[in-house]
Amino acid sequence: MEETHKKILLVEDDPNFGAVLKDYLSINDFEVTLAKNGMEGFEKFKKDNFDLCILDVMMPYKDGYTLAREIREKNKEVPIIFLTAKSMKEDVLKGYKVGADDYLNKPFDSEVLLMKIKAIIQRKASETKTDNAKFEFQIGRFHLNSKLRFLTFDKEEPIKLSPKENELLKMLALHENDLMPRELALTKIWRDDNYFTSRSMDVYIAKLRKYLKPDEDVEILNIHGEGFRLVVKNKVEEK
Amino acid sequence: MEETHKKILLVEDDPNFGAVLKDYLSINDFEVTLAKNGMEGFEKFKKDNFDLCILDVMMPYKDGYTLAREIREKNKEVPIIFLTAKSMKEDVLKGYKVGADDYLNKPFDSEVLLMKIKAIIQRKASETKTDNAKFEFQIGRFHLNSKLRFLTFDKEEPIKLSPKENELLKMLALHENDLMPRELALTKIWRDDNYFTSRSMDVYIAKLRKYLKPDEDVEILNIHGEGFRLVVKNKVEEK
DNA sequence: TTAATATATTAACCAAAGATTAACAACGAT
DNA sequence: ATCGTTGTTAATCTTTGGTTAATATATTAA
Repeated sequence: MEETHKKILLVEDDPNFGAVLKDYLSINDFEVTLAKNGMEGFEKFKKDNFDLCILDVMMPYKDGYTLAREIREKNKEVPIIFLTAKSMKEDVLKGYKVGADDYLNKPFDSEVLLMKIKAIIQRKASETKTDNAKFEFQIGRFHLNSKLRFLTFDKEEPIKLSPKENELLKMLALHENDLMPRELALTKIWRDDNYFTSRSMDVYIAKLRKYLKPDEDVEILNIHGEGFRLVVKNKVEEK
Repeated sequence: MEETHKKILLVEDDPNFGAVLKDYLSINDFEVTLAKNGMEGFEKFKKDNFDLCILDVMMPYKDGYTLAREIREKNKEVPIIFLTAKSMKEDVLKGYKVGADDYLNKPFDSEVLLMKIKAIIQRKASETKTDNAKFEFQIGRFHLNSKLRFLTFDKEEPIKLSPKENELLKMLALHENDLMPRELALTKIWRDDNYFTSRSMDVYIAKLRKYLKPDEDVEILNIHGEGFRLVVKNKVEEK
């Protein structure tokens, strides 16, 4: 099989170190885009489709965590590795909360980084299946555009959905008339499954129910202890 | 929500450190099995079904890598985290080669370990969502969807079943026209076989009988001292 | 036939899960 | 500095699910 090179976004403010690392990765068959700071990193991220992001934590203007959060808003899947000079616990924990896939303290061995990269990309590769290609859904008389986060009822003015509302509704729509396990939404959208995220999710279910009220035939049902089910009754054949 | 605790196999030869770590993980809602060496670790691994393995690298007789390789032979999926006192490059690389999911140098911060564990288990959880066990059964004129916990009679409105009702009926259906031993349901569904769970099960049998009343040809019979039998009479061939 | 054991059925009770609204905190955009 | 958006936590209430108790009926062995 023709192996198309994996694309890496490298955000590192130290020009020397950045260049060296970029070269090293390039030699090892990765296609590397280098950004000098968080701002530039985010711009480049939006313009392309990366398989992995490597972010320096300590950067002027916008640090790695902030950048990571922005990236996560756009893309829930892409693996993120943090580079940091200091190894303070708070920083590491913060990184994992933001959804880091790994963490590396500078100075580090480049071969180790390479191994981690390979391990992570391979992991993601095996996960990727039911993925984010689809972003438009017909839900009874509603139409959801999950890219624009618009929910439109018939021909009325679209309602703007918040990121979480949007993801949750999308996840429900992907399982239309079938069980959408609680755990799935929690781990995928909230990235953690505990009492509080679970309560939070309930709040969002309530919000969505309110939005969906205008169509009698659309309902979000609960399956006690399991999850939710988006049902659409009286469904007419779509041409 | 039915939060079933994740099982962790911890293999660590230092008894003090092992006990402390085990306690720490237990407090954080993991079910931990501690093994004192590679040999014991592998035995325990084979006997149970773990969600994660944490292996010390430096152990007498059988080191962590060797154990990891054996574990990988049995199970390609289970995440493995290595603990090591030394952080020599070769070791780290060796770990990743064996298929480690992460690597941690001793001494390490336990909160960091906890974060890593959660991140890794969550990752795996989202991978394993392709659950295609059988969940639909035809029982006379009834149809059971045990995923949605719906029992439908002919074309009427589905009845919602509680988790226990659902599991019990499913178990009966799996043994249709055959003996479903009391003990089986008790150990599988109630996870305990004693006087009270047995009474509880009787209650559920009564509930199911009530649900199944509409179809004359469907009955749950008792086999004294043995168990129950879901019989379907006058069965017509399904095309 | 009777005593002992097993099963049936209904109701009472309690705990866990979910629904809903409101208060609050974080943060970006004026 | 203020405002609007977003998301989390809290408080309260409702629903659901499961066990236990109480009582009645069956079955079996002696």
